[in-house]
Amino acid sequence: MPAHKLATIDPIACCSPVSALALDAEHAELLARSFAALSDPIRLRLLSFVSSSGGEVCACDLVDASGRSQPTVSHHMKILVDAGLVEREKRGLWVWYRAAPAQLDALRAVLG
Amino acid sequence: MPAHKLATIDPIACCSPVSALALDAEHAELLARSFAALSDPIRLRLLSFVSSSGGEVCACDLVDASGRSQPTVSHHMKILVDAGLVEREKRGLWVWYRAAPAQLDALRAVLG
DNA sequence: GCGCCAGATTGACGATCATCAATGTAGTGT
DNA sequence: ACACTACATTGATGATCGTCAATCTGGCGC
Repeated sequence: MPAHKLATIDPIACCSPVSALALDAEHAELLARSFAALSDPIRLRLLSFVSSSGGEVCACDLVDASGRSQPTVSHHMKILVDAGLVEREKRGLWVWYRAAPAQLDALRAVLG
Repeated sequence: MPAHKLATIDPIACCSPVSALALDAEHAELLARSFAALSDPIRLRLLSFVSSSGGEVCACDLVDASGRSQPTVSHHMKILVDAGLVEREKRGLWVWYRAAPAQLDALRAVLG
């Protein structure tokens, strides 16, 4: 199926001079952690719920809407907050979440 | 620390009528798999190497540049290809990879 | 046919993750 | 003080992931 003719088998013919990977290791590590926060379907749905509700969302609503236990939701929201994708504010007994557009913009920039 | 006055403790005062999560489960599952492909620093570096090299990259270069074993690189590239982020083409003995901008655009759209 | 090569696949290991029950920590009202 | 509530944390379990050595597959040249 190769469309092109193959000259000869020669290792040098394959490999061009190798430069280092474009993304440095520590930067990649940081970005990977942010993308990992989006790699779970429950977290994606939680984020979309917070982000699509315009303003703020109460944590108690997230438990009911996601169908997971309260500790599980708390665990996932902590991951989203640590990744900088969501902001957390405690008012009285309740906790309110807001989307953090800046970090979403940053991740979008990496994909471009 | 609460800046606002709290009216009274009343469960109804907290929770607004709960709508379902904005993102449906199967869609979230699909997107999560794509983001999971970006959740590893090595895969991010491999992708950036392929994507930033303009045209195509030979698999043999990826092994040298990433510092991982050949099976490990093959494993990661398969994940990137399965996620639709990279295209794979075998020519003769060697395999060449290209970035797949369409899927990157799709993921970027989700973050917006 | 045979030998060599690039890359994929298998199998196994340790590490990390998602989940929930149980418990802990603040905050509120009496 | 006390009881109650919303959320966080702990601990444990089963599942998934990243990694590599060993092996397999397909392609080339002889």
